[in-house]
Amino acid sequence: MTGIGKPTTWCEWQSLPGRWHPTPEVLAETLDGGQSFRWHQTDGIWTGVWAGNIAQLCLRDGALHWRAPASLQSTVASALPLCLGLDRDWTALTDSLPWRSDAHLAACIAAFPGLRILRQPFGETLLGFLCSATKQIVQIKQMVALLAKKHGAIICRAGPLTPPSGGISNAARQFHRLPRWDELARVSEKELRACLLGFRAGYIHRTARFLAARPGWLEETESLPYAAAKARLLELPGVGEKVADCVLLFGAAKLEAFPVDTWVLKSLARRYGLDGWKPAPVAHFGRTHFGPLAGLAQQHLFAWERKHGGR
DNA sequence: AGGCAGGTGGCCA
DNA sequence: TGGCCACCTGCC
Repeated sequence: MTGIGKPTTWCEWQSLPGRWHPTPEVLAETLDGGQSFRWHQTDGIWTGVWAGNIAQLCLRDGALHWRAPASLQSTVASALPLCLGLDRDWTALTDSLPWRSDAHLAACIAAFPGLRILRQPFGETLLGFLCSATKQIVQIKQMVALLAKKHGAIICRAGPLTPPSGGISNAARQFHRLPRWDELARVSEKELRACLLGFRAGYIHRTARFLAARPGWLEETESLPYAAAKARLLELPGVGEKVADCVLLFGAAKLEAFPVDTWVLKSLARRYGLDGWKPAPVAHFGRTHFGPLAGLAQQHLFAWERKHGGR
């Protein structure tokens, strides 16, 4: 648990309970397609950090396997299934989307079968998406990594990422968790800017101060139904419609949230004839057209657009 | 080399 | 309400 002393070793690879058999592409799109900014892939192994958890994932013969630093094994074993949405039947959820009457949605689903929505810590999701304004995923990941490295507590040190025979990196690596909001409230805006945040530093600084003055506010928000939770998130500086919906979709599993970003705007403009529509009416169209699981549909449209973008 | 990027907030009519 | 524009700065 502490950052000093001998690095812990990784436990043995174990098969993941549940019935998710994603292709490498679907796994990548789920972990690194803009929902989360703390999963990184090296040599076919995905490493993810959330709250105090560290896990690695890999595909072997089409089956998903995981391991964790030995000292964290039991906590990760219980946290990982929820994080990956293994508690829900995504086949059934996806099947209930209106793909039978929507050929484009059907194509998007077929392109990424089994794509799912992650369930990440609420506060960390808020932090990630406060960084996201007019930035691409690579850059958001850099910001978040710097925030963790400079302002987040060390979770543990773990041994080589790859087996010794792999020869890529045998150095033990330190893993930091993201700073909590009460910790961020003590970081100056200037220090935040040093994490490549630019004008987003102000959003994070002011949001941190807001939250620090209201203990329990964030937890309470997470527990509210979608509409009420969204209204509260919109009170935060730097949180608009799009960020609020992302936080609720990826950090609270509210599948009715329908974030409208430039990709989804383009997708609906071209595929659904909504040229020239503004984000607000597009969001309304999305919620009514795709129904109560609109957020899941959105993720498929988003993935398709990223893959085929520009055509 | 310079424009652009998973938006938001604050101005104007 | 609706449309612009500044806001930072590292990447492609």
